[in-house]
Amino acid sequence: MEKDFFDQVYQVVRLIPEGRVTSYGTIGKYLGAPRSARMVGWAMNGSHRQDPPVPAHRVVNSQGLLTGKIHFETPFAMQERLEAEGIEVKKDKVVNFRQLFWDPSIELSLD
DNA sequence: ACAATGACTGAAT
DNA sequence: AATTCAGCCATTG
Repeated sequence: MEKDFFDQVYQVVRLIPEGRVTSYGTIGKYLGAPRSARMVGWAMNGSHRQDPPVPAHRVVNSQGLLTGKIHFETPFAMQERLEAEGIEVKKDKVVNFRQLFWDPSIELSLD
């Protein structure tokens, strides 16, 4: 079972600063799989059992919707964690998503 | 091997 | 801005 791709996804997600969010497609694109956004989400399915904690709650879809909250311990745990980091969540979607958006291909390049 | 599924995305309506 | 449609791709039945 190769999980190289998974590990890369987990690492990128762990690089997301608090109070910031990113999308599955962005991560996939950063890893060279811009058309495999679904695979990224599928990879996140096993993120909860990783020894190093993976802030999956900082990963949302391109619309800023908390589509993956249902896979958390509880459907509302994701929103609570985001709010705990200062991120406003309204009706399952991140407020000011565009401002809070974190793009590794940009943020990591600026040093 | 075929069909269905999904933590998605972008375009069209 | 919200909803729908079609495309994508690895996993699973």
